[in-house]
Amino acid sequence: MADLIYRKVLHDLKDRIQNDQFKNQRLPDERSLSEHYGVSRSSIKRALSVLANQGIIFKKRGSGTFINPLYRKNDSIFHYEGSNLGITDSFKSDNQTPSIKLLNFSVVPATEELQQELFLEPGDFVYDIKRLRLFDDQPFMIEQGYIPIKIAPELSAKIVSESIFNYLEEQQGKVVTKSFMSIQAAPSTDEDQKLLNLKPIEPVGLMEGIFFLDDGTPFEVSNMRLHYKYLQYNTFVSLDEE
Amino acid sequence: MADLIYRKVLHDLKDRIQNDQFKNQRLPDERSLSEHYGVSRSSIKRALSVLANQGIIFKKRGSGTFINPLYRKNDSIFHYEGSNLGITDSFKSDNQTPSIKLLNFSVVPATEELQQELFLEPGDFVYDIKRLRLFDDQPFMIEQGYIPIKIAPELSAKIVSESIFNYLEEQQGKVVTKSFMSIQAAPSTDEDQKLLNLKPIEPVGLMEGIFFLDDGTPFEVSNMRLHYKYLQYNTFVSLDEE
DNA sequence: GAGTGGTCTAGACCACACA
DNA sequence: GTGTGGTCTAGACCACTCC
Repeated sequence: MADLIYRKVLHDLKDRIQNDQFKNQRLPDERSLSEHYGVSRSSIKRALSVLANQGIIFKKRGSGTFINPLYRKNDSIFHYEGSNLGITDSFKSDNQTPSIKLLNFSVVPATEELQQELFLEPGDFVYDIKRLRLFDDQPFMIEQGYIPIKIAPELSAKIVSESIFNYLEEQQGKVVTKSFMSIQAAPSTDEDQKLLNLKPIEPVGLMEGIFFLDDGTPFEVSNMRLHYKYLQYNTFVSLDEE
Repeated sequence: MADLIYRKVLHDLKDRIQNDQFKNQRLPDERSLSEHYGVSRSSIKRALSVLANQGIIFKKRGSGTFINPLYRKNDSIFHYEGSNLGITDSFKSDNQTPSIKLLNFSVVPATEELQQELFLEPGDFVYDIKRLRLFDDQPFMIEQGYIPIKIAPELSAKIVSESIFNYLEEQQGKVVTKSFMSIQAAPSTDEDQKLLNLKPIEPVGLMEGIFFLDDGTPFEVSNMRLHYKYLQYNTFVSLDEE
């Protein structure tokens, strides 16, 4: 996986951008990069297009490829990138330690809505998992999720107290690579205020989503309520390929 | 633009998917499609990858290409799609009429921050445009934007009281095709409460972004404060090419 | 083994920016 | 005109799934 050519180029370029190794916020032209890395121009283009989709660079036909001046400017403590999926990996890792407090772990019949969202049959069961996520003892997110037992029949309280995605990937070879997400804001409820240490006037950010495995199987329906200071969703939108 | 090969294939495939012309939620294999359309397999792959990025199809190596059964309309009243850019076009049009109340329209020197974000020189000026957006007399968004005068020297109070993007596209042939957006939630300020008819405990959604023209030129820096009920940002995230 | 998507190459030609 | 990114082709070989 990591030995793909375009990925190696991608990572190297990303490093060099982050280390500020390009003058004038500008990258070398594609043909030079092709020669420099000893790969075809197509592979360079592929790496560059990933960076462009992530909003890290943008390309001007006829002029060159430039670093987005907004990149790295958004340095809030936490953020959820449009190009990240798992929560555990979404933190600015810095010096703080993420942890999880398990609030509920049970098995319930799938509602009709869940049946539709997770491709289940009537009578199928799901795990009902409610977790509080903290960062150095500061709670920032209440996360309620539903996962079909037939997809992950061996889940345990211990596992869900850690990273479910990491468990799946490392132990089961199942990789979560896609999600539909919906983001909203809302006043905090009493429970939000209690669990997240919020004042009544302080709101929460809502992120609802369905996560999919590699092969397109819907894997989890999740409802997340975030302390408002800890929601920053960055996304780069392009209509180029509509 | 519309005569690009991969776009023609893309639109044709999208139509055929929406008209349910593929059996078993499955598309023909890439080599057959290549032959069918009389184009190279690379062009087919490009069209398919756009559809995959939009969450419409997913590909299973070794098996084939399948239609995402979850592909369907999201039917909340307002929403801002990860694949929409302009505000005016982001409403479910229904029976309600969007309107704009101009709160401020002036020209000011670009701050250092704006100079960097909009690629300006010291001494350059920007329009400072503050607008209140309504939907059938119900205000839902305060929008504050900065646009370099040298990009749109002919802006007028009349124009900015309507859709700036539409004006640019129809009158100037400049198309906004990219944006870098950051979404957050925050308690409402006194001004928010007054302009958006919010109670003190009701929050706002923040959307900050830079909009880019077709050619990569940064065109507008915008700060939007939305009535919390009117922010729903939907997005499809894929890690395939991280 | 046959079929399918994934990666990569080498090169042609086009469209646009800038001097 | 030169340089840059954009599109497209034809074909090779790899990796995975399913029979």
